[in-house]
Amino acid sequence: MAGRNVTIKDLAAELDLSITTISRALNGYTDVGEKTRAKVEDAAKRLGYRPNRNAQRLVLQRTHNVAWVQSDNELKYLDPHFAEVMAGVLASARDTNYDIVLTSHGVGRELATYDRYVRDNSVDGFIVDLAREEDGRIDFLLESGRPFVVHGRDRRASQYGWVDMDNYGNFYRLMRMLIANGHRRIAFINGDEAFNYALYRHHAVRDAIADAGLPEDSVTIHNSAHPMGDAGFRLTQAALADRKVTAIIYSSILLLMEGYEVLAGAGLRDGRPIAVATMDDELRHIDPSRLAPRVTFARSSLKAAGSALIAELSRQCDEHAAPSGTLIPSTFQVAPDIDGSTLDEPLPAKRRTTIG
Amino acid sequence: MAGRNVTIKDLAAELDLSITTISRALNGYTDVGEKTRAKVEDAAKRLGYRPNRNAQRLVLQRTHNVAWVQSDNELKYLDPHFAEVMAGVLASARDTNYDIVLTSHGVGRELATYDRYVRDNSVDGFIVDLAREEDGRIDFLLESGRPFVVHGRDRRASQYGWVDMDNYGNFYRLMRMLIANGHRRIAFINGDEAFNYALYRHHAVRDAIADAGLPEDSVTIHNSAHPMGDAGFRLTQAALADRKVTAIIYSSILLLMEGYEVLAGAGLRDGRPIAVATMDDELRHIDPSRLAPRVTFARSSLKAAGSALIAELSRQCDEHAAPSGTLIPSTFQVAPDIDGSTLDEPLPAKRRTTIG
DNA sequence: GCGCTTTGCCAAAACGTTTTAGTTCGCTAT
DNA sequence: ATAGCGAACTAAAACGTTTTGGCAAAGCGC
Repeated sequence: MAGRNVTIKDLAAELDLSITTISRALNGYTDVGEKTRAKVEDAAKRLGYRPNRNAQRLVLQRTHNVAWVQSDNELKYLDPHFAEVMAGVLASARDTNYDIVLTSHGVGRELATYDRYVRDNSVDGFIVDLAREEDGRIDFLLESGRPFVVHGRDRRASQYGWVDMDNYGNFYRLMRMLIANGHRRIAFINGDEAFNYALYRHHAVRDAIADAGLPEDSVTIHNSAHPMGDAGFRLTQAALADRKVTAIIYSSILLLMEGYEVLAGAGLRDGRPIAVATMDDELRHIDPSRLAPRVTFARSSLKAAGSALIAELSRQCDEHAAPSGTLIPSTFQVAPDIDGSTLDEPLPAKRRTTIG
Repeated sequence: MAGRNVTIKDLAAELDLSITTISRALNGYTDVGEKTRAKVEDAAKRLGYRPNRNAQRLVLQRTHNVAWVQSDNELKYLDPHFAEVMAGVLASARDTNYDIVLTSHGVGRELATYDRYVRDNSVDGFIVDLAREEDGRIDFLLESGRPFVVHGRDRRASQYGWVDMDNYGNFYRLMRMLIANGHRRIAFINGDEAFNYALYRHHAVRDAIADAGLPEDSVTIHNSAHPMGDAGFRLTQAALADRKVTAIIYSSILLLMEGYEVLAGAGLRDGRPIAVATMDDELRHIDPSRLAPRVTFARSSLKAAGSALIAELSRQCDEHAAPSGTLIPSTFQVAPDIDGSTLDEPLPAKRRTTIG
């Protein structure tokens, strides 16, 4: 049953050849005769030979494993965004012949978990999800010299491989659009600003207000540490409690959907419905079609980001390429009653180099 | 930077001992002197020694890796249920020192993917999620003799390790309760019956009707192949189109929530609100509190199921225990206007041994 | 002082590959 | 003939562990 797998030695014995020849035949070396190679390949197929991966890993010093260390202890972020990114990662990993090693770390043992993987040679590289400012994981991995790629960015983005969407640019554009449409009091329902994606969105919103010459309090910020549960419901209520608010900009379609009932019952402000904008991917099990006509979407594919993460890692590991960054493009879909023409204008020069 | 990791040889050189002694000291053998062991442990810590896992795996023929092969090509099931189970798996894997190797298989390559892992020695065992009837994965793994554990069951459950909730019993009980409360026309909104959890729920519903002596058409079945998107919305509409329906029983809280709007606007039937029952876990990012008073819940922890999956696998791999099944308990929470007393009655004897 | 046991250590083999540094054989050019 | 060369193959080392089967020295009973 469980029976020992067939090894290169079995093939050698079967064909009365040396294991060297078997290995070289299977690995495409040119110093193997045509007939011999054919025989070897035939026997390998016939006996169901698969090289023992642990032996290969040992001698090649390459595992074709990538570590994904879940960065939260309570597993709060096993959320639809995670699933979507992982879908992209898995699809791409399959194509490039990598396996994903998934772990969560115990409380207070985040870096210890990375350290273990670095030290025990069980992976070739790392995927770091949800970049934070002052991110100890990035410090550690830069120090370790191991290949890694970050989903998101921080200040030192030039030093490592990353994949990100244009959080800053998208939110700057959405804000400019709302302002151009006459909104002077805007609520921003953001995610947890411990993560850079949310932090940079905040910066963009703040800058857009400043650049338009509007007072700082033209925007009210509402943060949700946990983008799940009833946060969207509560924060939408809180936002609309300010009677002057005429537009809401959400950091996630989940928050928006949670707040949808409140929004639907809110009536007109300044004689028109509340303007709603949000940034997100098309999440696989979320159907925003009922909201669609009212909502302005900025979208960026998280699945594409997942694929790009593996692509970057494979570039670093297989081709020894220098780390590089990849910006996943976004598309805008403007609600019919909104003038979206400002979205096509370039960002002000001073903003263009801002990351995030 | 990337620098070679410290090996057992480095320790041996440092302490002027043989690698045998280092290995035995670190692995708790009794034939090494107290002082020597202390010195070895100190040096190991000081130099940051971690045994090379690939070398260990090669010689021990044990990887401490478990494969999770995503069983859908379109990644439809990277859904909240998956996340919840995975959370349990990861937490438990961490404690028992296993790593999860996560893959998705290309179209038509499901068994080939399992086969690869069996042949190339990269995992000790497998987790099979979402058992199906005539499940080729189970056939293959039984044949291979490798340890594995199934989330869910099929007919041959006695032959392998599994973890499951009492799908059959729970739905039988929910149906009996609805019937006892006078409902004579019940809509059942089920998941994809290609999966046994849904199939067995269907059997339970059918049997409960038959055992109560009611006509077959007392229940109408609505299936959703994809438990995400607008299925819950559409199927709830379809169910309520039958004006005689006075109760709906959902197979997932996601379906229920998607249909909630329809349900809320449906008004009374037979002078009372439509009775709603559902079976699910408490999903991390789903907040059913708004629905709670109206809905009768049966709940079973998917996270506990995830933990149990690893526990079973570890029992098989580490303790060479025979495969065994684990039933995750369920709890019922009955809506206030419903008489739930029948839930405590035992199932009819002839039903008690039915699986699922 | 002699045998016997215990204590503490180690050389070498093994796990299954890849790779280095050959060797052997036949052919060609001289 | 023979040096040189290419084609086809291989023995042995290496990767970093664990484990088997020792061996030497110390301790002990007599």
